[in-house]
Amino acid sequence: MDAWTEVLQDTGMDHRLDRDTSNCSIARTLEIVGEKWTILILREVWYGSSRFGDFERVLGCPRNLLAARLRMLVEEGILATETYKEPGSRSRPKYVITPKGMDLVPAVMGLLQWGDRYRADPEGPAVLARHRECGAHVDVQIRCERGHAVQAEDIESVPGPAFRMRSPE
Amino acid sequence: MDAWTEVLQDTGMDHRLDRDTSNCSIARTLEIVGEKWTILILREVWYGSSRFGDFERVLGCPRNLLAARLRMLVEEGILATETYKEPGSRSRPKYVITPKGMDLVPAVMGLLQWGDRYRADPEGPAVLARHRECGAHVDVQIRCERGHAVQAEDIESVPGPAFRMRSPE
DNA sequence: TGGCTGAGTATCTATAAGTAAACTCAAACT
DNA sequence: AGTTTGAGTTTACTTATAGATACTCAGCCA
Repeated sequence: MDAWTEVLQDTGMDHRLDRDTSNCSIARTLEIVGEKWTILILREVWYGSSRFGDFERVLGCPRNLLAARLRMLVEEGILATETYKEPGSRSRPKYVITPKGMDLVPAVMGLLQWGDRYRADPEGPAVLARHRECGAHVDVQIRCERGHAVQAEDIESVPGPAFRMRSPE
Repeated sequence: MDAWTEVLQDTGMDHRLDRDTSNCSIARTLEIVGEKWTILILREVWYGSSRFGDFERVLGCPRNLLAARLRMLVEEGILATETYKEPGSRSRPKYVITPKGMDLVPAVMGLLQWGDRYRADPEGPAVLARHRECGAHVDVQIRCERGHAVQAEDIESVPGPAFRMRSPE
């Protein structure tokens, strides 16, 4: 009897099909970063952009959407505002990444890596990521707590503390 | 002189702002998995669903969009169709993940991990991922080719073979 | 006082997604 | 021959999101 069968205890429900999917961490993350432009804004922040005009120029995205996305990212604590001042100009806001924002790097590196493998130009990728200290190429890997490298096929999902079934309405 | 300055050779352009972003692997991956429902369909495939009706039931998504997303995922080689046959029924198609699809696992694990950390229920996550062989919890990490664990701040981006600037129009 | 600049707002249109229900289609079963 | 079933397609309508463009606003400078 596996962990799923155990938690259901003969309710006749199917853990795959009658699960409550509203508390899924993937879906909740997508609520934030799944909107158009959001990840691309973060990409530009990682590449060093910080001003409203920078994002507009490099992304070519509509100003109203840019403003809305920046506001949301600040509200969510992924970006924070600081001020900068060019000589001869007044102070203006700029956007910097927070630790919470940096924690999105593995997810975005995963997207980058997949794109590099399957959708890159014939010549190769446009940008390479390397370890600042040793210069070696970096990639994302799945590892277990004991330090083993884990293949995607060797991941097993088990119900967590907030697992619940959909209530029959 | 860094790698960016070198590649620009005094053109007066800014590698951050005048870059050609059309060949970005992140953006190209998002063209596929950034559409609504796509990642959620893949999540259900990983949890064991394979039939049209399964996806419809667990996701509650519109049938026309589900059909469109499944078709796209098959065209892209992320899913493949096979047939199944219930006793007393005719053969029907089902959807299985391909190796190309499995390679999206690290990216999606990254989203899961971030959601578990910042957007989980007070009790904790709904689903836990563990290593089938040893039972230990798994997570995604950034590593360099030499095997060092790399912090997000220690990643350096350098121009790759397909790097180019936006042509001034 | 009037123009300039960066960072937004406001408004309008176009496209995509959500919702709901009817319709198709092929084989299996009655 | 008629019914059932899973896997779709099609149509019609509503709402949400994206995109384009014009406008505002605050401070600096001439």
